[in-house]
Amino acid sequence: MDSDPLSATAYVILGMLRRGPLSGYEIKAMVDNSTRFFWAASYGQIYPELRRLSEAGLVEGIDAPTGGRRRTVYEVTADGEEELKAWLRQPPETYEMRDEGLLKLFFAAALPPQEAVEIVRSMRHYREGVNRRLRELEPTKDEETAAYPLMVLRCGIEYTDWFVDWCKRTEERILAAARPGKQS
Amino acid sequence: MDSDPLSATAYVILGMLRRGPLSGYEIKAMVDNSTRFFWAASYGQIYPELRRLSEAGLVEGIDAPTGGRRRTVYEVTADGEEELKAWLRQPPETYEMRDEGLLKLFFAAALPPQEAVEIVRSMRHYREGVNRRLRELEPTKDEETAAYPLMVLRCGIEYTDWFVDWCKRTEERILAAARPGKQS
DNA sequence: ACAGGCATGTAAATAGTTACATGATTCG
DNA sequence: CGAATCATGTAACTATTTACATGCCTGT
Repeated sequence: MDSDPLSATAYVILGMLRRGPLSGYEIKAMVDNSTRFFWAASYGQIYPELRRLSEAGLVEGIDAPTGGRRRTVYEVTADGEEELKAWLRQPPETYEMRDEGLLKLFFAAALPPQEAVEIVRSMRHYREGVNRRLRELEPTKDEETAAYPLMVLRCGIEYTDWFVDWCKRTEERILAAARPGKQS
Repeated sequence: MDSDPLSATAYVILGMLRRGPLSGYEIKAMVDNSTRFFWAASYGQIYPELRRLSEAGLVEGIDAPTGGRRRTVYEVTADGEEELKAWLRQPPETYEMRDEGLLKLFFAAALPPQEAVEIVRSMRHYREGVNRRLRELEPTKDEETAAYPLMVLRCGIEYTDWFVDWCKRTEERILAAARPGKQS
């Protein structure tokens, strides 16, 4: 009865729709200011996936034009809800990180310390930017209706706080090692 | 004169080769117990990339059979070294994270708290495992010859320490919110 | 003899991004 | 009117993983 396993994008969609009907465009917008930091989705994934979910009976599309502009909003069906819960009950499998800054730092012995420290500074600037954006998002969530999204958001804030701090300490350490006049 | 920009895998190879000649197989093994946690590479990337780098004159392959078993080790050329340094001087661009645990937690309102907390427990177990493996790696590096790889390794240890702690606190919070008898 | 590790490589599948095409609506 | 935004979708590209094929060498 059940066909191929669903993609992760499928569950992002089911999860987003659970709180109310949304168009593909709105799903994309929601992803972009919430899960994007640990799970992104592009139109190229969302629209084909909505079609598949619809064919599998896990969501239902409803015509909801705005004026003369065609628009379809989707709702999760009972089957879709069950599918989402079944997925949530499975232990998570994907934990990936691709950090070009850490990769460069790993090979930084090829540069003098004054240049190596620039790598860590770049890493810090990036995390500081993310931190700011996450903190701006924080007041838009309220504890009552979105407790879990708020936990996840605070995880991101704490994470970037920690990372910025690590960068500062690492910058210090690189410069301290350089000062005695040891040319790397 | 210079052709297409090199892939990130190309720089992983150049960086690994900088400390001495290695075969493709050895590069893969090195990646697997060092950069893998923030930058992986598979045979399907390494071998074709070695060929391209060789054709571009950035590495040089040397026949180095072990007995009758064919084997090629590669060395970085002067051009390759310059290419690596030029890349290291560019600010890093890729900072990606895909964490299925955070995604599930984000949607955890679909489950009762007793099941939601299991998501965080899984996340914690995973990071605890990574933390253990990283700590095992630590004594194999010595400060003198591998200062930057050691910094990166300690970053991983600190990161997983922080994450495990966040999980513990979050588990507590979910259970505390459940105890007053609020059925989510 | 055979298992496991060393060693090189490719084919196919999967995932994901980017860029584009199309067209309507709203706001200044 | 023009720009931005709403809205849907696809094609092409890039990246990456997985699985497999091949074959030698070492230790039991």
